[in-house]
Amino acid sequence: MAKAVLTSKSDDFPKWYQDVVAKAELADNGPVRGTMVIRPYGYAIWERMQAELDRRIKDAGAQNAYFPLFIPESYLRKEAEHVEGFSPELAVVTHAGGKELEEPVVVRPTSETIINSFFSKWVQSHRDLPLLINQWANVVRWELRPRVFLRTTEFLWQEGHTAHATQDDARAYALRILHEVYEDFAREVMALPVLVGRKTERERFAGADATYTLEGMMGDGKALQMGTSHELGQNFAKAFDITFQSSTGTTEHAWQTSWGVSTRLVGALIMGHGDDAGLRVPPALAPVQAVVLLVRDEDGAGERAAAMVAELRGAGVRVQLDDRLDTGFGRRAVEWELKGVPVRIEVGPRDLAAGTVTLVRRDAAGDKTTVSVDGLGARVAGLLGEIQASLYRQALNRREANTIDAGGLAEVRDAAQRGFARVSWDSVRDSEVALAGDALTVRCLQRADGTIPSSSAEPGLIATVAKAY
RNA sequence: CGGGGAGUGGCGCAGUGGUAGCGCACCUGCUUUGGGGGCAGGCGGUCGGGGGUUCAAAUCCCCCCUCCCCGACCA
Repeated sequence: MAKAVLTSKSDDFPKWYQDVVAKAELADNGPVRGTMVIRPYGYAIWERMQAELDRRIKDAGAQNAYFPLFIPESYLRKEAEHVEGFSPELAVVTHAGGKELEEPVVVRPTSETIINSFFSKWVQSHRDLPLLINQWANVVRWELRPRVFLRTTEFLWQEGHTAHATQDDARAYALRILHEVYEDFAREVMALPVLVGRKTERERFAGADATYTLEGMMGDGKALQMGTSHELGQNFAKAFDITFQSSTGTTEHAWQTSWGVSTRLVGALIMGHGDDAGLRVPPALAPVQAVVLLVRDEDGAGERAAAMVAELRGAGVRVQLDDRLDTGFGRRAVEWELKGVPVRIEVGPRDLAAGTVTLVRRDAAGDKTTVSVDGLGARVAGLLGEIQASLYRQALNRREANTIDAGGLAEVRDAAQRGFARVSWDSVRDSEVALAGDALTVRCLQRADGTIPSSSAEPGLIATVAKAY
């Protein structure tokens, strides 16, 4: 039987997480506290995330652009709440070129200020609106307690910034991104169910009028904010003088949104689907969907394996051949398991003599089946769809099993030790500070039917309370 | 910033004044290959840094640095 390769999830969840990051070769810690080196396999996953998100972002009409890493410190100060929210975690460059700078420059913690300073130039007429811009970039927020992927001092993300002629248009766009880009990506690609709701005043983004969020439940019952979309109102438009002439000739301030998801999603992947054997990557996301594992190259097995790889590739499967015969079979099997590749196809002389291969699906540990080599491409393609659905179902079942309707504060505190506590917003509205004392936060507000409230003052709202990353 | 730990080979650790060790990893060879296989032989260390005590310091004393864990802010 296999030796334990990882710390068990139930023994020590944080240790398990670190083990998975190391053994699946996702990332290493960087030399500066809070920084990370994203290794090729981890980066391949991020590239897949980028590709799926980028397509959806463009489908929503936004275009990519790039703005500078360095921002004049004075820009940050222009929006009072914004600078207050970010100043504790800013990295500021005071010296460069061998001398002290006249004005310090900030390493961007987010790009609202610099992007909006250009929106101010670009927006003159209502015909310039809506202006829909996205940027893929790194940002820096000096973190006191970093954790790889989840909370790092430097991380990679996309940040969208838009300007609209009306509040309704801006609000509709913020929600469109939330549902059509982020929620769709989370469910369809990452196979993770998410609560989509509104942040409380306490939790919303510094400088926003409203923040919408996606909250996932991780394997230990804690919540992870997987993305946010903000209605910025006219706050930045006023601070940066983004005005336009309307069709009736009046001068108006633009209405804005911003929205982002980050490499934190890799952390969501690990903690949302991982098990005691390592990572489990949903097929729609996986850089490698299937691996053909050559057991021994006898009786033409090597050639047959290569042919299978070609057939699978032809069937649209992202497939890799593992013919490293100088490494033991068990070791290689464990490696692919750690990396969470959805399907493993084991090929050896024993199989080929019988005209079969051995299929192993990663979503159901130890589930090996023997199938005919005929029609392998179609079979595997179908299996990938099943695994995608199965991983979503497993994550949803876990969330439902760990979500409890709570009546009052005491029940909330109890339920939130294991998962999500759902409670009427009215009964905890005045208790957010008290809950914070127990490391609990209101993750989001939703209507009873799960839709998003237009204000936290709506009657009958449901608050989801949990511990969070 | 407050409280608690730890710095010894790539990783994880043992070593309480007397020749720096173990496991894993790595390299070589043989043997195995259907779940991290076996045997044999190897490479690799200014014991976080500086100062002090001593015939002798990884070990005792002083100073400094770094990292990790727990609390207040955050995608």
